Amino acid sequence: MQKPSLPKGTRDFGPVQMARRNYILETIKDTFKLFGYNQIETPAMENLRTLTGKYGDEGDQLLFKILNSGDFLKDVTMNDLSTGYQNTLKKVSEKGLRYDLTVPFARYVVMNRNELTFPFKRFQIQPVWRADRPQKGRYREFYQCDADVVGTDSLVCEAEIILMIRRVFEKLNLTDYSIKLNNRKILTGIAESIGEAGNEGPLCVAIDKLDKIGWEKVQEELIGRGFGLSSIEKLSPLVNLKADQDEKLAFLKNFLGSSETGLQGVKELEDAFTILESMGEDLSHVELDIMLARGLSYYTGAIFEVKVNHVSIGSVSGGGRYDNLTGGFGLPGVSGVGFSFGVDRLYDVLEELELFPAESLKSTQILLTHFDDKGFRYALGLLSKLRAVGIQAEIYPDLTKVKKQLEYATKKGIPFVGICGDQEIENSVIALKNLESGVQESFSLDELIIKLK
RNA sequence: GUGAUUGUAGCUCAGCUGGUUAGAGCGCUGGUUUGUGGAUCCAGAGGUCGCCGGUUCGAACCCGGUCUUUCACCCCA
Repeated sequence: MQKPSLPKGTRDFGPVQMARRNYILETIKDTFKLFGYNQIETPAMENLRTLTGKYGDEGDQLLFKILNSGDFLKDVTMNDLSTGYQNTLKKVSEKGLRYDLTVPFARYVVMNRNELTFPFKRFQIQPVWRADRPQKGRYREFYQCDADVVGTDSLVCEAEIILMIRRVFEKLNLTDYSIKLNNRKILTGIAESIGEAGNEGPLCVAIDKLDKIGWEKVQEELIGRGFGLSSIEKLSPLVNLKADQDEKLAFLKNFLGSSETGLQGVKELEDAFTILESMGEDLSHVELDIMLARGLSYYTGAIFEVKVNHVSIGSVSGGGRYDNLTGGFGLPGVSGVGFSFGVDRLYDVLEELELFPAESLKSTQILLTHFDDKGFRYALGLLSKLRAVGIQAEIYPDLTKVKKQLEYATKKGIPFVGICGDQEIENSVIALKNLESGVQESFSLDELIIKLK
């Protein structure tokens, strides 16, 4: 006998958690569908070749690899073992668990390019796995809810992403949040303007920490990454910029004056804003954050990140535009933009803010209880009739004391019990007891149905 | 991957510098109540002290390893 346990960073979801998770997932699904996205699914495992090299060295480390079946050591030589794990790995593992939904999607697009109608809008809600070290809001198995559109450069997509995020948050009763927006081209432009052209990669990594560690530490990090003092000085006015949206844009245009790429980025932002305006929408919750830099290396245009304010959880949603999603699979020139909701984190946020509606937990409406075999059979007949009209009903399946049956209903959160005893059978009624108030009244079946519907 | 941290009943936790049969509250089961749950009172069940090994006359307690939890880096949802 061994005590059962779960692998590190994984969780079970009980009935209560599932009800709540479904509440979030349904809201997201609903929104994706409303905007014309179609659902797809891809396998949990992919060929390792598909996955490696797409997430950088760090990412490769975090991939879960699947051991080949059978004698997985049969091709391994002593030489392989002595020359580092890489050579051995290739021979013992050909598959891995997916690390995100974007790369499998890219693979899917390439494999189905001739069948798909572009622009192709898909959404995908599936678990992904990362061999990360778990922390709060950070698991080794978690769900992503991705929506991407590929095959168009239109900034309507960016605008619609903002609208989808706003709809989901509104439906979940989340009001205090910000959609931070930036453009990778602006970051490239900034690098150019401060005399560090081509170094936007390291620049982004450092700048991204601004919120967390502050400008002083970011400067130290930049120096550590080989940035010149004069470059950092040029960056300073941007970092300390306090201004509203329009002022920020104006400031940027001036700052980026010499960088064509940078100005293009600004224009893309403005165009997206204009599109929102044409749709009769405003910019509420949208915040231009010049210092926003997302880690993923494949973003080339807009980048988003959504943070719920005043909670202990990090970002709950993010995404951006990539020019060359499928290039790695031999199909260049497919541009797309997408974003993802982190359900697990949204769950934690809603829990922290106590925003789960009580209705999301309701399942069974009525439990039929009985005293003896006669009442049990009477209840069985009623049960089918209740279900036939769509009332979620169940019967206590064993002949036992009413006390036990009522306790069952209470614990399961069933609001009503229908008591079926001799008196009820005689009068062709059901004694309906409201478990919360304790009030009990007898009704005919028809009255009962009206009452519960 | 680096450095910390946690693990005792279903849950939350006590348990003295190593010393006999490891405790509490809540929960659970049964009774108090032969057609009615939540309350009271009574009784009861439930623990290889995460796991493996070591030190010791003796280990929940000390040591090593391992798994797990949480946290800071790294990175990220």
